[in-house]
Parts: sequence; C-alpha cells; structure tokens
Amino acid sequence: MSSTGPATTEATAYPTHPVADVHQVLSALADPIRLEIVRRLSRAGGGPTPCAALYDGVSKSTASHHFKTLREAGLTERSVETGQSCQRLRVTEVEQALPGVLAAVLRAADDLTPPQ
Amino acid sequence: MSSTGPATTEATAYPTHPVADVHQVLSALADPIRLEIVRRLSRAGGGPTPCAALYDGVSKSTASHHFKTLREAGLTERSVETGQSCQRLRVTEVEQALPGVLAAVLRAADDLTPPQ
DNA sequence: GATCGAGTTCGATGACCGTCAAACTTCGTC
DNA sequence: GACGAAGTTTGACGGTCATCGAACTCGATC
Repeated sequence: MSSTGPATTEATAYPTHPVADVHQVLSALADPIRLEIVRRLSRAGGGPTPCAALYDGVSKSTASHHFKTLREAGLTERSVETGQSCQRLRVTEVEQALPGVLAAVLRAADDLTPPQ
Repeated sequence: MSSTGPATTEATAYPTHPVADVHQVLSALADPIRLEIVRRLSRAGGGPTPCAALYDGVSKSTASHHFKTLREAGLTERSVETGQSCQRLRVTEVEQALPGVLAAVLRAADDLTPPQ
C-alpha cells in the first residue's frame, strides 16, 4: 500500500474479522437493533452504506457499539467512502461459512415486519 | 392437579408455546448448551427424548432452566413417557413459522463440531 | 489553524442471563 | 407408607450486555 496513507476521495478498507462460529453469529443477529442494521444493509444490495442510515432510536455511541459487535462476528466490515464511514454486509463470506443462515434469518425478519 | 390424572403408562402432553419471534428464537439458539440440546433432539429424529440424554457438564437445575427457555421460544415441548420427562423438537411448527432457520443453524453447528 | 460534523472510545449504570445448591414435587419401587 | 430417582422451582450470586453522556479522533470546510 501507499506509505502516505489513503487518498481522501477513495475507499479505505479496514481490517476484517473472519466469520465467527455459530454461537457468536446468532448472538449478534439476536439483538433487534443489530438485526435491523443487517436488514438495511441487505436491502442496500451488499454495497457500503453510511452509518447514519442504519439505525433509529438509539444514541450514536450505542449504534457504534452494535456496529463493532457485528464486525467482530464477521458479519460486516467497515470502510470509508469520501470521508463518510460506511458498513458493508459480507454476504458472500457469511454464506460460505454458514450456508443458508443469513438468508433464512433475513427472510424470517421480513415475514415479521415487512419493509415499508 | 387434574382429579383424574394421566395414566402412568401413557404419554402426557403439556401446554405448548407458539413459536416466538425471530429475536427470541435466535437468542434461544445462540447459547451453546441450548444449541447442543436442540442438536441432540434433532438427531433423535423429532421424537421425545429423555432429559438426561440431552446435556452434559451442567447441573440439573441449569439444564431445566435451559429446557424452559427453549420451550418458551416455542422450539420444544415437554411430555411424559412412562414416568420419564421428555423433550421434543417441534420441527414442523418451527419450519412453518421460520422457514429454513432451524435447518441452516443445525447444519452450521454440525460443520463446526460434527456429531461423533 | 479554527471550526464543525460524523463516528468511536471511555466510564458508569442498570438490567438481564447463566450458574449453582437447596428445597420441593412427583413419580416408581420396595 | 417409606424411600429413592428424576425434574422443577426458588433464591442468590457473578458476569455480561445494552444503554447513555462526555470526551476524543479524524476529515472536510471555512
């Protein structure tokens, strides 16, 4: 990589965690706020989405804590696009590690409270 | 409780909970001990299985607490077969309420620690 | 460089959860 | 009826987690 750091107008990648074991992934998905974050990321088509568009009703610090939990479970990764911090759902990696789990959970969540 | 009481050699049904929402079900499955219980019930082919065969390494009271959590999530139900308390995995009901979730989770658990 | 906006980190707090031992219930058996 | 085995319930304890406000970091902009 460049020794001068990332250019400010390009996407910057952060270190990612491997997809964790079933228990950690299920714990991450079991929280309503985190599941809603994952749903919105999924609806965004797997592309990076700005943090602010991913939650409602909790403080920034709480949301940031949930982002961290999702990242540590290997479900998401962080990047910076033109100065804005974004999260991305690691659909392919999760599907490879835990086939079918994410899709089934997202579908069940949609059945419960369909996207408006 | 009942004045007539169940015959001791027949199966006795207990009231069951409806399958809970995604959050509660995922919370129930996220605990390692409970997921192991569900795995053993699944491996038993959906039939009633005596409590004692479903866990290791925790006290009876802790196991009973986990049974209760699974029942309240609608994942299992209790019955008594010839004097022995049994749990049964409600495969059909869970599949109907949350299609694909249980199967995918069980498969992921098997990939992690295959049955001996 | 000062300022602002967006996220993250840090403490603190309150609630929830997993765990156990002990007491209790309910069978089956002697 | 007395005893023992198998589960459940209760109460207590310790740890983890979700939450918040405040302080901090990092870019972008003026």
